[in-house]
Amino acid sequence: MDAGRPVGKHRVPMSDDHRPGIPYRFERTASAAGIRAAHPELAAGAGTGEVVSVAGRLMLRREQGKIAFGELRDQSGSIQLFAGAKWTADFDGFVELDLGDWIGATGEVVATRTGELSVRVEHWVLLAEARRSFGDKWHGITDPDLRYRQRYADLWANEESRETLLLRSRMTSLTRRFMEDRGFVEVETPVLHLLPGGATARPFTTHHNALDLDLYLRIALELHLKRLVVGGIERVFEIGRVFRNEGLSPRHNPEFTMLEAYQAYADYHDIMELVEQLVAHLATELAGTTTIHYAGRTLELAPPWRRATMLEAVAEHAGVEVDLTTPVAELRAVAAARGVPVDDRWGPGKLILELYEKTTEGELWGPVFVTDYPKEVSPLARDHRSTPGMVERFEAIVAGRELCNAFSELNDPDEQRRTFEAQARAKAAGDEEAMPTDDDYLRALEYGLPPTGGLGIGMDRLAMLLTGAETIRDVVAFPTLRPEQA
RNA sequence: GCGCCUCUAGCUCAACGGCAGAGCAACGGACUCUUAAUCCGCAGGUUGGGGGUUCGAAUCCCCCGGGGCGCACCA
Repeated sequence: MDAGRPVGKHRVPMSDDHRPGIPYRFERTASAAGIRAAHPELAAGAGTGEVVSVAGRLMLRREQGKIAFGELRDQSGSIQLFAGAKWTADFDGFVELDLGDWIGATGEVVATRTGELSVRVEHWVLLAEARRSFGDKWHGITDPDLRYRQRYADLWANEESRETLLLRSRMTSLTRRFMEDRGFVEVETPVLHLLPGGATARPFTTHHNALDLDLYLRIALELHLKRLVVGGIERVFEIGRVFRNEGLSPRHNPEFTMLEAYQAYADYHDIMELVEQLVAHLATELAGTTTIHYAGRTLELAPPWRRATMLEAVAEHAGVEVDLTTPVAELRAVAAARGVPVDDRWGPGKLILELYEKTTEGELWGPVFVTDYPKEVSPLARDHRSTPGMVERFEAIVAGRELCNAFSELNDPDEQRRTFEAQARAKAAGDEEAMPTDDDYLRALEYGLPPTGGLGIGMDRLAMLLTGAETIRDVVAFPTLRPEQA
């Protein structure tokens, strides 16, 4: 479990009287990637006259008597260090460095006799010693437990871990710019909620001492963002952490990141266009193409994506034509025939949703917008303009998974009150996840919410898609794990 | 929460009822152009923890703990 006790006898911690002279700062003048970019084709054996200072971790070392080579890795990449007894100050000390030690080194950029771009070390300084080793220099660290618990070691030992983290960062940054370019304003709304609203999920609870008040960690951003639209912020978004007190799996972490966006005067058709453009843009910027590979299959993300109603999708994959007028007894029989467990309290809407989720969603490789959900399971979405009992809601399904959830927002306070009341009845009947009535939100709607299209995207799952990760733990720097010592 | 799989040296892995091993790292040494450098030498273990079966257990059984996958819940 423990990757590396202190190893090697000089790894014994020194007494305070004998601390090595670790400087407080180091003036770095070049990065590994910067040096490579500046000298793409330096001839073997050539010098440049350019003296640089680099810093990073010593990842490999090859000694050869009076000379030695090292691989210095910084955030940008790696560069070879070339040291020799004739020109390197404290050459013996350089040779005694351990793999993993942080050092700073100064010298001329040269190409060795074999053509490897290098820094010919004249001076070097120890910046931090690695008292623990980073594992096998060829195999790295593969034990998933160790990788997730000690991400700091994983990031050095495994290139893919670092690339994934950096790609996710660029994805978030590109998303912000994409939204801002379309006039969306980024805001921050409370994490501590009086009521766990905006989604159906079990919340985490916490307590504020001074107010002696039980609070919930948010399960969605939705209701506060729509309050801001009421307040006149016509295009608003937030990229924020939400928390759901549910099981862990390769696709679920208890805290995850949502992008939610609300656009006044727009409907769910406008939001579909926004989603397909955003995802295609990210793929193009990050992967260089909209044709990406995931789980051994190909995904074409270029717009326009297919649109299919939930009932059409169910008809295709479950092989059964149903709708909201189908008798409940018949829907139960259809579900039973396909091994979908049902609850006596469910109405036709919930039965159809379950049928869809259990028989169809996982089969959709996509990308596809599955549209028009039953009102019964969509308390915050607006009635469909032409199909009774349905709402204007869609989910984008990519690789068999929900990537986003969006709708034409319900903006009629009276209708919203009725759907909250229906939720309250469901809760009274035993549905733990039913949404509580939020009176302040109703009051906001009474001030007037214009026609608005809204969107929620799971950024972790988007990152999985764009990095090829098959588990959410690979795109979360520090995934939730059981404590190390039970 | 349930089921299946898994845990051996710091790391990556062998041994699968009969003497716990290798490579890398570490430690000592050789080597003036290496690329996972090479070579010589030396050390490294409560086989996740506990209990049981057996002449003998890393190996078989039971309990506990960590992890992975699936189910349930969900995004």
